[in-house]
Amino acid sequence: MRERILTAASELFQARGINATGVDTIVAEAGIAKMTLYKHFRTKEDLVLEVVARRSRGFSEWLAARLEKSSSDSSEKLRRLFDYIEEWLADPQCGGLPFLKASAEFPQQDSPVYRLSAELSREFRDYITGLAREAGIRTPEALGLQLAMLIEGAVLSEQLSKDPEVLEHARQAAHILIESARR
Amino acid sequence: MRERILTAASELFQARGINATGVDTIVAEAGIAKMTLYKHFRTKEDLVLEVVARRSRGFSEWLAARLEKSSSDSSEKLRRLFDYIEEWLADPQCGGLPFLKASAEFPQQDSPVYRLSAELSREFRDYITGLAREAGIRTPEALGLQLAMLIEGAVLSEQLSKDPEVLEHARQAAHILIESARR
DNA sequence: CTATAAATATACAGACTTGTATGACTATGC
DNA sequence: GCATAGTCATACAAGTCTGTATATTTATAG
Repeated sequence: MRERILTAASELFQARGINATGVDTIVAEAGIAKMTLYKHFRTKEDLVLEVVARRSRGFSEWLAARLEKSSSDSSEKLRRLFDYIEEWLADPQCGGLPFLKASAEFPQQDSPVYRLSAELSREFRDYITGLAREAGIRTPEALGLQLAMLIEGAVLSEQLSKDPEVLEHARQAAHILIESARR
Repeated sequence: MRERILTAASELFQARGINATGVDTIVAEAGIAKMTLYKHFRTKEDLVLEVVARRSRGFSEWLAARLEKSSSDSSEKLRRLFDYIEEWLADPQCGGLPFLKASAEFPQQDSPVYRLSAELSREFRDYITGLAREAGIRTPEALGLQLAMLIEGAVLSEQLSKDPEVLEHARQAAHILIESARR
């Protein structure tokens, strides 16, 4: 039941935006009664927090699994990062990086959604930094941050322009930054 | 009058988000009557479109003027890009790249706001590409896109983490990409 | 001074928002 | 068979949203 609510909310938030999606719409899409939603989630904000956290960590886990499965070499993982970002973006309902969209809709720093977004952004950056560290980069924090920024920019640019060149040049930039950090 | 409305709306959209800001709040902040707003703008969407376009082009013009004033050498301009991005971000009410926030709040591709955001994103990228071209880079489209992505990611990361290292490492990444494109 | 235009306050319509209250229905465990 | 817990539909409260209607006041131009 919780799952059905979270799935419906996730799809609607992605398609229409969070603030533009009413509780009634979520309820209708999930095919449940409104009371059921409010028995599983105290407020809409609680639901938003859980959806954003799930989508964000879901992406990180998907990426980690994809990297793990394809190659055991740590350096190779770093190099393949943008191949899997591209694969993920090809899914028409991937919806971009959840914590970026959420922070844009909740820009007030004392908002719980904003704070969660900041935390998820940090988690994502730390994950990339971890990859850089395993690959033996001497300055993993620097490269991790740089690649994370590049990924964020690439995802946004790709969503806004649908130009296949975007990912191609992002990958190229990543390779240059990795190569530069390696020596 | 128009100016006062646009200024008030701009500040409120930046502080609270677009969808979260009602027309009544804009009217109160501008200190005018609601009818006055609706005589200058047919709908709230029209107002949103004008605010987003103004903020975005305002930033581009500010950046261009800053680059023009500080240095006449085209290569130097490219190198100094992130110095001025940093200066702009230091302003507590800069509010990030307007077209990114707007596209996050209006994700539907047939929405006028989304379409405008895509256009502004393209304009911004083209401006950076122009800088690269003037600087004699052989592949200005590639570098322009890469730097634009990096800027977008850097602005978002900086807004979410307030870590001074973000801009430092973004600048470093930009220098590496420029150097690599130059040879 | 007067005529025209713009800005004002107040009120309102109608739709939408989150969250709750109520009572009936259904499925599971014993 | 029966109790308990979860889900259901419906209605509602109280507030907000965009946009309009109306009538009054202010400011500008000739």
